[in-house]
Amino acid sequence: MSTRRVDPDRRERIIDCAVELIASQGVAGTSHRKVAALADVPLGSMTYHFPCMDELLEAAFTRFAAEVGERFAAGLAGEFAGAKLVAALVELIHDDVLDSRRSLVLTMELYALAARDARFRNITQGWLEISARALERHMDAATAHQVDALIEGLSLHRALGTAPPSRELTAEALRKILGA
Amino acid sequence: MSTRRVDPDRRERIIDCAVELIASQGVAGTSHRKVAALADVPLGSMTYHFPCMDELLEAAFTRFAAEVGERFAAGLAGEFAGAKLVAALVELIHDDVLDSRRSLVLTMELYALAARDARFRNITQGWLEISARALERHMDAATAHQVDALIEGLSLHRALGTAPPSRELTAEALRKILGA
Amino acid sequence: MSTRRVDPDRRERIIDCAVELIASQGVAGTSHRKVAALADVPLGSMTYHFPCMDELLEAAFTRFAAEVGERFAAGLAGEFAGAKLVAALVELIHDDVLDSRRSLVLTMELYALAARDARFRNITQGWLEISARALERHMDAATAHQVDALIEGLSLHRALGTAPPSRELTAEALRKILGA
Amino acid sequence: MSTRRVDPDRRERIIDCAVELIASQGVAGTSHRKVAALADVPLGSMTYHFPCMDELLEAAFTRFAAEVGERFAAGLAGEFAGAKLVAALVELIHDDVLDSRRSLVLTMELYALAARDARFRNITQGWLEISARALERHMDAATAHQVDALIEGLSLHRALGTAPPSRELTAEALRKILGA
DNA sequence: AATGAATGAGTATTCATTCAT
DNA sequence: TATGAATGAATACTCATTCAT
Repeated sequence: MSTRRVDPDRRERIIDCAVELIASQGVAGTSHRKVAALADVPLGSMTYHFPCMDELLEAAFTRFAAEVGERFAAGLAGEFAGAKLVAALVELIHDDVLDSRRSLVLTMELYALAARDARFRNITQGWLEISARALERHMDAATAHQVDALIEGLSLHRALGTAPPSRELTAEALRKILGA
Repeated sequence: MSTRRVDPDRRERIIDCAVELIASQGVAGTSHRKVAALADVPLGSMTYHFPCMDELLEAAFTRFAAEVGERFAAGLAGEFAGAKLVAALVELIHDDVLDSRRSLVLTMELYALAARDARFRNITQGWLEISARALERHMDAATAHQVDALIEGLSLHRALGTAPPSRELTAEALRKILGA
Repeated sequence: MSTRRVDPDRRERIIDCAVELIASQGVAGTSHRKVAALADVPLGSMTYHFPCMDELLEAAFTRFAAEVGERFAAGLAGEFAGAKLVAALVELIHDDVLDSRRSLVLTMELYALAARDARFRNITQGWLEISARALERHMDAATAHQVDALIEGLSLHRALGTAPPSRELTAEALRKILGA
Repeated sequence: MSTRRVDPDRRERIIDCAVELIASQGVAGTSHRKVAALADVPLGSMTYHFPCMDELLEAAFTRFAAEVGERFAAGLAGEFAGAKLVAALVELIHDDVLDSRRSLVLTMELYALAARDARFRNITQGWLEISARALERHMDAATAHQVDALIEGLSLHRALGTAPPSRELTAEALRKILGA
């Protein structure tokens, strides 16, 4: 009964479950026990793979950041300019990046950690680098920096404020920044 | 013995201490006990004034949001336009709003809560309303929305990224959005 | 069910139980849980009264040291000299101080802690002061120091070595030191 | 990969590391994991060489006792009597046996185990036999027993009490016991 | 022979909350 | 009204030991 299981991708599963748990309960609601239960793994196994909670959080957010970075880069993959570019960016802001509650929560939890802990700031820094690179394929570095900030701010205020999301207002802001 | 009956602003002190504790330890590191210790108040007194933890957090973040809202409004108090306005906004972004670690941490912790809990989203919504009103004294509502998002994004990326803060780049972005 | 009990000398009972647990299982075998069970007290109550394990250990060993010090002083209470004094000291060595396994274990556990931790060295130091005072009622300070050391060494070697205890050998050693 | 097959004195290294760990953290702070880390040996290797913790402790203390016994015997190696003998013994007490914190801690930890467990009492008994033999080269058995006890008691009280160490007082006590 | 992975029992400690006084 | 004491559930983490490979 309850024999030792051979379970080679247990580590990966733990990370995935941690991400989902953070998305649904926040970092504060995430514990070894809950992740273990979700991943169907004995409690003792948790600290074998992740000696301390911080390491698990780091792994989880690193995975999430990679995921989001890829989606972001994918949304900007092709070659386009002018109105096409604006449309692609509007799409990213309104449909992808912070659209789902899941992404919003994960992002905010990561930012909260990063605000206090350099370890997690490494993750946000890497993430920002990646979006900068993706944007720079379509514009100069200074403009990319501005566009990235605009995307962040609009997404955030859409999620945490009362103003109804307006694609037109977003597009207009982007056009001004892009000088398009 | 050890009666501490006369302590009229105990409630206020508790809230202030909660804010400072959140700033230094995050919401996760804030507990009845620690706030009680910091405020030099008996533990039993905590749940007397704030029946449950959430109420305390709500009071703390409401206070913080009011504080920041006031600072923001103050920075935009006078009458100015054009270059003067841009300069005032640059100042807000680079010196005030999220400049200190304290404000950054508190803001991110609040956003993380707001992302999951409508109760705290009320606070961020009120805060965004106030900044919108402050900005609208100097520009139309749509532009105000865009400027506010830009301020948020630039502040955040400055705090959580690697790019060195550049007042010039900030000013340029604002000029584009303002059409100045 | 399991209503909150009024239990005024709970703290004292916890200390007593800790002493007995250390005597039977050693410091290593003593835990919050075991003491709580022995004292018939909920686990959460332990850290209420003793915020950390060290404080409990300190209280326990302080109590034990006081106990032993009193027994020691009592054994040397009257007025006697010469053969009477030697007899009283022999009695202390062979019957009282470290005679029982209980006292031996507790003493050794305390010494082991004191060897590494100044906090517990305070306890042994106080204890040695008390025995010095008790002995000095019957002899000068230098002799008292020597007698005390002899008592310690003989008791220890009796408990941890193979030589059969010999009251005569003990008495002879004391006579030499006392110059009697 | 990462095969570390050729490591002939691994067993010895493990024992040495265990001794040092006990000296610095006590028996309570010594675990398979920590010894493995210190000895740079895989965790699984620990229980391969020492099926259970007690065996490792036994090996460690046996080694320590041998070490101390040798130092003791060496200090009494030559042929001397009278003042020379007293001087040699004073030297042993004040410089060697329990002088270093390391030796004191290890000795007290061993005594604490021996007080409860016959297995470790074997070690202390052997140790006492060896010092008895070393002393008996210079005096009769009864005196040797007394001197040994005196050495133990003086060393201990010097380490755990407040009285400043006094070589003269030690010498005086030895002269009385030796009848010199 | 040797070891990386696993595991369940255990640790001290913290906690929000309750309640008798 | 205020609070010291109490409490049970939870926390992260450590551990000795086992076992498949």
